[in-house]
Amino acid sequence: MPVISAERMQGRIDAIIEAATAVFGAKGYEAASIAEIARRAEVSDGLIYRYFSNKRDLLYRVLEAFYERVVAALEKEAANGTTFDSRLLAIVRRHLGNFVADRELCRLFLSEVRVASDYKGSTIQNLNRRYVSVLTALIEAGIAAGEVKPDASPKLVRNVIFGAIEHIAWPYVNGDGKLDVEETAIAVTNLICGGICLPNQNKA
Amino acid sequence: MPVISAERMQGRIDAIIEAATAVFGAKGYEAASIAEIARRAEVSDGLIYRYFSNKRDLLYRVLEAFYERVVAALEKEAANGTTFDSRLLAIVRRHLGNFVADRELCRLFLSEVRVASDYKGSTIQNLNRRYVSVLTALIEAGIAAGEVKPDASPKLVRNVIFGAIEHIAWPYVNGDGKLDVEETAIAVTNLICGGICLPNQNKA
DNA sequence: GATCAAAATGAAGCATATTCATTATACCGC
DNA sequence: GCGGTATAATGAATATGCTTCATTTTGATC
Repeated sequence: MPVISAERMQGRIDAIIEAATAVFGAKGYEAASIAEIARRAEVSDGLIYRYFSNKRDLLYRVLEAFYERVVAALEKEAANGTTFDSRLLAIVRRHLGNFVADRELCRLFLSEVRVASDYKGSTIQNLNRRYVSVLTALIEAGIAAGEVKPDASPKLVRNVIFGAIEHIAWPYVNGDGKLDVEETAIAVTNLICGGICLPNQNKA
Repeated sequence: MPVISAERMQGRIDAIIEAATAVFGAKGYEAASIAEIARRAEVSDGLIYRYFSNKRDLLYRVLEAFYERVVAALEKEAANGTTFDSRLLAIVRRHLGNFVADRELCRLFLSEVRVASDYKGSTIQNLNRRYVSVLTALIEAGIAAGEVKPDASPKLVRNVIFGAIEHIAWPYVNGDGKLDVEETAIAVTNLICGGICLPNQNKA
């Protein structure tokens, strides 16, 4: 029974994922070649197919490794804070911060994985679900605590917030323009909390 | 000087764009092959490269043709309505409606073009700018008319609205789940107008 | 050392976008 | 009508890059 084999194998897998992270990150999925990733990992082209079923699977495994880190960090973050407002701001700030801290990997996720037809049902979608559920839970807690309107739909609010942030951060993630995390976090949070309309006509 | 040539040429271009629209729409960009598009347009593979510089350019031209229709329709739509609320609702409804009416082309745009690195500066980005400026203009008008908070940033609000809608519509566009246009339009509009927080603590 | 199962190789296979030398077409002056 | 010529059109050849697989190498065990 091989004993060292398992470790060697894992070492190869790690080397390939590390190389793939660098090459995919620098060149994007299409322009990255298996040959270059193999060269960088000091491995033959063929060996990659022993551990990864194809190029796309390799991309997914790269991003799963990344997403696991990010989900863990957000779940930890969400434990802090007192008021709804401060906790919401913290999550928004962290989410925006992820785009800045790992721009290349976020770009890969948004441009290659999230829009792919096989995203549905993937491991990475489950990680995404865990990620966004942090916010859903916060909104539900806010309703329960009387800080959020009781008729607000937690899922709708969550979608609006994540959708808005992604849309705002995308030009930066894609390599154009700046992104001021703190300023953006405050602006989005305030908008979501207070809305844009002046109360002058009908509503109570 | 050729006279009929120009018409023949245009006929070929139209046939190719029509075939490409169908094949790209049905199979997605990657899985679509030039050979199949050529066969469908009753044209040789090589001829496509006389009128389109490459496969990606063909995709762009397909989506430009689509986007021009959609922009024109939204600009017309935006002319109607009286109050800010009703006009906002109309734009949101129309935007959501586009996803339902042209799901395949919207999917192509979101999954292939919008996230591409050469999107910046493209013709289609200019069309997108015209499209979203309709909403920016409405918000500015709302501020001027005293219906919208004077400190709201039109661009931020616009980004939040379009980002939210895109995020909400994406699962449907990508082939999963339903999308109730009217219900979603009202929910998003109300959320943006009124916010989610109960006014009980500090603000005036 | 000998054995053998698993790891590793890299050249061949394959699918497709793209090119380009060649051929067909249609418009022009005569 | 009739060549002449520019342009449209062809499709086989090329190029690129993922994937496979027959073969070789490695290393744990007896």
